[in-house]
Amino acid sequence: MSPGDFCKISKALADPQRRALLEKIARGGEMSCGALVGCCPVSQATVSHHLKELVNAGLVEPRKDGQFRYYNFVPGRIAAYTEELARRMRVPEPDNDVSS
Amino acid sequence: MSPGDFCKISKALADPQRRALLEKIARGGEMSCGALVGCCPVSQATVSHHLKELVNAGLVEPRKDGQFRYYNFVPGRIAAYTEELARRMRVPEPDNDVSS
DNA sequence: TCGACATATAGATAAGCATCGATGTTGGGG
DNA sequence: CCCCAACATCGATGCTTATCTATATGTCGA
Repeated sequence: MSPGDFCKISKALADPQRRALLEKIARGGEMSCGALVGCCPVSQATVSHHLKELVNAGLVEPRKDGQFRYYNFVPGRIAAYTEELARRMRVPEPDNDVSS
Repeated sequence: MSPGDFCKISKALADPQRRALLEKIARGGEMSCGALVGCCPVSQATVSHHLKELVNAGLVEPRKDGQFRYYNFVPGRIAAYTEELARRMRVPEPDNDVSS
């Protein structure tokens, strides 16, 4: 995972409304933009903007169906993020039992 | 972990310079402000500001020693963050093999 | 006590971003 | 063919923030 991707995901998670939308999608399965408007105190334009950011971060994927556009959660993306985080913050054990 | 704390940690991780400082501390053990200045292309004031944010997010802890102030990594904080993230994004399995 | 050093804080500036109303775009139904 | 519904985009606005220089605070050594 590139530093840019890591940064984008962190930023995507940093906004409360956007995180709420992501949780909604993760827990409720694929949802349309209209279904998400109304369960959050923001306008349709803002929901659409947040969904775009979530797609850009790779956290959700859009699926077109007629007039509607459904958004799906991408679980592997979150997993990759947490793994990358753990890897970055790991204190390196200098040289273990391999050569000793 | 409160939603506010979760948000603060996400924000703290979202800035590249701040994340670099955190990694440096995580991997290099406790470090002073002056030691961190010079390994990042930002001024001393900016490093001090970022350290304050990292402390506020609970990711590092300061330790005073004379003129110096050393910053320590708090591994449990990152662990709590990733666990909270996994918990929030978990799709609830409705009712599994228990009743079937 | 005085000066040098480490760090924090103040104040300013520019960029980023969340949000909105209005409008554009696309697809379905009559 | 026309209108409506769903969604995206535009342009503006106010707030947050990353960054700097300059200065304050605190600590050590002489």
